[in-house]
Amino acid sequence: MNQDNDDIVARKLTALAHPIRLAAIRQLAAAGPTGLAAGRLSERLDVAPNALTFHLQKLAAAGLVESRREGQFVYYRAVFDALLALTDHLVGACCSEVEENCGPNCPTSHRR
Amino acid sequence: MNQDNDDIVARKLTALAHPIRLAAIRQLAAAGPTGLAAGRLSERLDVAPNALTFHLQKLAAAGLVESRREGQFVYYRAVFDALLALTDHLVGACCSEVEENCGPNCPTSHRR
DNA sequence: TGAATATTTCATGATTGCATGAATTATTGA
DNA sequence: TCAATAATTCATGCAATCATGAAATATTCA
Repeated sequence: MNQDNDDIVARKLTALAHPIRLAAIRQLAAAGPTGLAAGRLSERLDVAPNALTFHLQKLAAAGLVESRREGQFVYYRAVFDALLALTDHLVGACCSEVEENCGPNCPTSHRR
Repeated sequence: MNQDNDDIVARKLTALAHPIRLAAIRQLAAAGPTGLAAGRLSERLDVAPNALTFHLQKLAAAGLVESRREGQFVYYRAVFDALLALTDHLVGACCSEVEENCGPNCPTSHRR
């Protein structure tokens, strides 16, 4: 809504706005709440481990993924709530200044 | 789904991932299908006209906004379909690799 | 045609983001 | 304790992004 919120959302979008990170979060989303070990993700995406760490840290800093250590492995999982919040922020205020119906292309006509 | 698509989506997210552009597209979304003249948007966001053009061009290149000239003015409007497509791409494959129920935090449990 | 408004284009410099390779830390098991 | 695996940290160089100010283009109207 306000400037601060736009900054926060922009930070999250910046975190998502890279092919490797986008592929990573979609793999993690598909893997569900358990998540994936960093090494496994590294193999699936064919990305060097250190490079993957670099990108996962950006996602984590934005609150889009979380990690936990389990023995040798570090598991990452997607934070679904954060992803959904982004969605709403983008189209949530759609057509709020318009009186007439926005037509079928308006997101708010589709939702709920 | 595939690499190419991730690149396209990443490009759109990159276009969104800036406070000015985020504020701009939300103003345009709120304004509905008619959109807003560039100068009016420049005033509302308190951004210099040339700077705004810079950012609007990024959004347009990503297919997130469109423009039309109307006399002296150039109107920009949000492309709602493109915004919705982003949403789906982010959470669409959620938990696809998981058998059991993902719980209330899973986006796919909320949708539809 | 000439002035005023609206918008875009261009040029510059500073900052940030990213890829790569080498080194380091943490954990497990022999 | 030593070796092997998993993951992170660090250092370097390069490319892309952004803010800013000046100049150019398009449109309207007197």
